[in-house]
Amino acid sequence: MKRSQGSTSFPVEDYDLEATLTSGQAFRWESCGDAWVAVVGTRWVRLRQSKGGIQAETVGSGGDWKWLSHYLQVDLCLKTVVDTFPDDPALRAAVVACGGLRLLRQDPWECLASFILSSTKRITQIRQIVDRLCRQYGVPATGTPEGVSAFVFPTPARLAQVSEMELRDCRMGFRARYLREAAVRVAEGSIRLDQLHACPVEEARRVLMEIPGVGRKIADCVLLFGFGFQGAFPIDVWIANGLRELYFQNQPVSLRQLLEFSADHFGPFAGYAQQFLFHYLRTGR
DNA sequence: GCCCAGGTGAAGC
DNA sequence: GCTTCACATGGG
Repeated sequence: MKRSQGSTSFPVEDYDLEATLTSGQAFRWESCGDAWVAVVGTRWVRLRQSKGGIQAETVGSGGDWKWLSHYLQVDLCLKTVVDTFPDDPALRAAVVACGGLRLLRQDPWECLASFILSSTKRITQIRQIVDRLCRQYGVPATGTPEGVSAFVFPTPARLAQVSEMELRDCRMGFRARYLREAAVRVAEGSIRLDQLHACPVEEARRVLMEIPGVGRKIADCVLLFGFGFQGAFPIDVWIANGLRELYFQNQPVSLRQLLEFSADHFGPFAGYAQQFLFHYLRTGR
């Protein structure tokens, strides 16, 4: 049986697909020749950078691509974001080096779970753990070409049924207890992720940080990459050391001071500034 | 073989 | 409040 192939194209300026998909905000994208392949939500998709934007393919999408345009944030004008940045040498260099870097808008649960798994792991290892988790506990994705298998990120309800020991078989170590607890709380409704969109960012952060294994940094990642709070500014070791070097002459500035600095220096799109700096620090120099 | 990773929580000052 | 340490695992 032959299914109809679905493809579309998003015209968009200033969108560097590779930088965006490899900048440590999402962990499921795989390079496939000149294309990028992943499961977004419940659907398999293949993307290519094209002249005036991004080409997308899936199977049988029915012509509605809202799920993907929202994920990719193709309607956002990057220039208006960059124009809000403070004019300092470090950020200027990062923007020049990483032009077209974007923030994705990911599913909050997948984002939360992925970043719970991220602590003291390299990005390549996070990707491996997430891949094993999806293969083991995710249902098959829709929209896959014939002969391709791909799996949806497992739901909280599914992971809540899985024992800590079973989760450890995905090689996530001590993070298994945290992931399981997060899944249980979301599945049973004691944490309502769907209500956090409407909260002030401080309140949403407080709720996320009630989950064991979720501290300030992971909470800020979820706020930024999952909920779209553009002011959230996750400070990991790269950003912390980068800020100390670029803004404080390598003085031993405390994390608390860095948080205060980031909160009033980078403006309403601080999260974007953070992503530019992160990618710049890791790859751009 | 050693080092360290998009951290967090608990325990010690 | 700040510092130190354990926590699993494996790629470089």
